[in-house]
Amino acid sequence: MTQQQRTVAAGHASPWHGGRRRRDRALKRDAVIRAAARAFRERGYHNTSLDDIAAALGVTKPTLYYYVRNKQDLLFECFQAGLAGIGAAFDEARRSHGNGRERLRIVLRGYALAIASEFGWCMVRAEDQDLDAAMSARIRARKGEIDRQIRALIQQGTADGSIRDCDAKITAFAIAGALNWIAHWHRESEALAAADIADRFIGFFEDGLRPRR
Amino acid sequence: MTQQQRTVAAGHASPWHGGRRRRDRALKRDAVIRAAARAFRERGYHNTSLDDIAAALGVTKPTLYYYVRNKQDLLFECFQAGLAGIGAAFDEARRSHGNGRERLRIVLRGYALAIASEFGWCMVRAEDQDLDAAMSARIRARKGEIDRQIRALIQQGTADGSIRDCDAKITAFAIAGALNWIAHWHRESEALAAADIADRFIGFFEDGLRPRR
DNA sequence: CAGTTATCTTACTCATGGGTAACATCGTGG
DNA sequence: CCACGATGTTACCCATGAGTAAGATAACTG
Repeated sequence: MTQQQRTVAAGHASPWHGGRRRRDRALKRDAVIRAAARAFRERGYHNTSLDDIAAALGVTKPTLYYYVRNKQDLLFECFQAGLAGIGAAFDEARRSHGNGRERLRIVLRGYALAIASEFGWCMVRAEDQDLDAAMSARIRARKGEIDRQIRALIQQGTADGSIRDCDAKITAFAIAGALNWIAHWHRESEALAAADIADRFIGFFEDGLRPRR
Repeated sequence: MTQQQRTVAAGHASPWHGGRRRRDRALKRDAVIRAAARAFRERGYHNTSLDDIAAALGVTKPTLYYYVRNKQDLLFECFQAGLAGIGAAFDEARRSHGNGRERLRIVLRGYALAIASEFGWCMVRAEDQDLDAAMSARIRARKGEIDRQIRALIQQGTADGSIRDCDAKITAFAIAGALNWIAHWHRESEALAAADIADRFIGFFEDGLRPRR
């Protein structure tokens, strides 16, 4: 079985397959990041070598450096890729004219889907420990911003009566923690699809947060 | 500043300090495991070298091998050390004659304290990725057992009416996830003490789980 | 106090893997 | 169709860190 056959068998097309060498930098860079995300999730950041990632794409290690500065950067890009979905969910929530609880639901759904995606593991694990000061500061800033916005939605909900009285800080931590944890156990092969998991978790928290009549 | 002064300044006495070499294998082994747990939590498993751990104790690397088989084993022992607290909480819950919700509270309190302890990070992160098949299987078994017992308490609670109707599996996942997540952000320097955090999280979930009147 | 054992150190080995240099090759625009 | 820039490759360097071997030294034991 060739490398190409193996990669394809895993269900992940590589832009390097198919005879002709093509010039499509953006597409290839994307493929590199996705391959890295999958490998990191599967085996962990430190147990994944750049050779592994390159092999999964049917390419050699130095090629990766043509698309990415270094290994750290790769992890950071995986983080950013996952972030997009969350940003979109916040936008959607802002556009909707629902009450706090409904807006929170929209955000949490996007959040849960992002965490269950191939980038989820990287988003959750990309932290101080493996990154230099600059990158780790950027990540902390982004995560802090998300936390802040979730708290704001919770407070809006308690203000408009759609969420029961609660400590916004603890509530946000608890919900985000529970959702983040999904990245630790969810695999694509799982019985439950990502959307299913998201809905159930959200259902659980919504029931818990709805005010007592 | 000597190594001893540094270690002491960090608030962690080492059995190797204090002139005379003493024979106290159990105590020293314990110190090794605690030092490892702190270092892993601080910098991560892969970013911590055995030299680091040894230095924190004022000792050289080969000495560690006198107390522990290898690095994996060290991580595994950290996991087990943290487990003790959880086991005790389950025992206490069994002895108590409260309803499901009250028993769950006892367990969750012990669980949260264990996660917030110095071993919490290791408990949460000790997984397949960094351990060989045998150890990883043992850890998965222990974690599965905990999950099973938490679900049982939830079901008991819904049966006796102390917990609202809910999917026990999702509920257990959500609660355990939220508590596990504490290990990712809690540090001893934190404004909130561990017991405080535990109580607030439990309060949050209890309010959410209490049945509607 | 002498021999024995537990404990610890110095001084290594060796595999791994991130990163780079220099060269080969493909595609495309003039 | 050819020269030049965009892609990739082979072959390397080198720091790090897990683990070991063999010897030193301190604490017990008789």
